[in-house]
Amino acid sequence: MPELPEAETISRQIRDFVSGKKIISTSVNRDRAVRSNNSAMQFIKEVTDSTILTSSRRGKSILLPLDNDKTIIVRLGMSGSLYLKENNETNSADKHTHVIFKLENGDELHFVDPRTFGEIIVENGHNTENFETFKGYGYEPLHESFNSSTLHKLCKNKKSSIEALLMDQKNVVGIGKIYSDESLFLSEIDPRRPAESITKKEADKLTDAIKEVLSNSIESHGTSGKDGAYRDAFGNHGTFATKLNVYQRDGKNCNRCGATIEFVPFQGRRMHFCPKCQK
DNA sequence: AATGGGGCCTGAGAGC
DNA sequence: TGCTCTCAGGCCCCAT
Repeated sequence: MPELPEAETISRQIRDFVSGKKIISTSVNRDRAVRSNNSAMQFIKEVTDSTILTSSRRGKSILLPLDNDKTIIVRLGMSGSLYLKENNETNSADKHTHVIFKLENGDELHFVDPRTFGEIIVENGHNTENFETFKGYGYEPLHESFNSSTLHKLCKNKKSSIEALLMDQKNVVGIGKIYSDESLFLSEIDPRRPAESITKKEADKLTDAIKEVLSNSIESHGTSGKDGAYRDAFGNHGTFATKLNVYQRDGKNCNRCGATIEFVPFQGRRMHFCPKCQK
């Protein structure tokens, strides 16, 4: 499940390969992959023959600003990725390769997404604050503007669980199941607790935990879970799965106290946590 | 306004 | 072995 670290990893990996390169052709194999654009034809027209300036990230999306004052936004959904196919590689597009950008030097950028929750959108301009796609988006958790005071304020009067709050992109962007479970473990907070019950002290710990978990995962090129679905731009697995404490570790022993990690349903989702460490 | 729940979608894994 | 069923998850939309 690509979240912030996975999107950041891919964005960094492709940067040198796409910066300053012109898209000489675009093919869409599955219209659903560009469903928010008027049509696949319109999408192709808007991006082809323009030059990619660089690659960056907002939340769980990868951004490719173009020299025609438009920006390609790649939302990875839950199984999406961007693969870099270098010039000398044979065309290895499979049935889940929905969009292919061919660059002027022969390299290709493939949007692959088996579960098709992801999509590619084109927005006008380069300023993410003006993008309809990101309307209502919250703090970038690795930015200095996200600190314990901002988190504590977000929690105020919120009846829903702290895990639901962290996963809602309107509060903080880029955090999904993996990193909310892991951050709450590190800060010793029960994910089911109402957000409003989080004290300032706990907000301090949780903020540090979020930044630490995300940064460490970026260093490991992200998390490839049990199904191994996630792969980076070079087709490799991320290695953060070996450092997980609770996510997909239900039934195993807690690395800290030895208790059995639980995976229990709560308000329409299931949460991994240590019943002894997390209060 | 805030919150909860259903649906989209496919592949992996469980159960028979 | 091979079929069917359930589940995972981000994110949108709708009901309350």
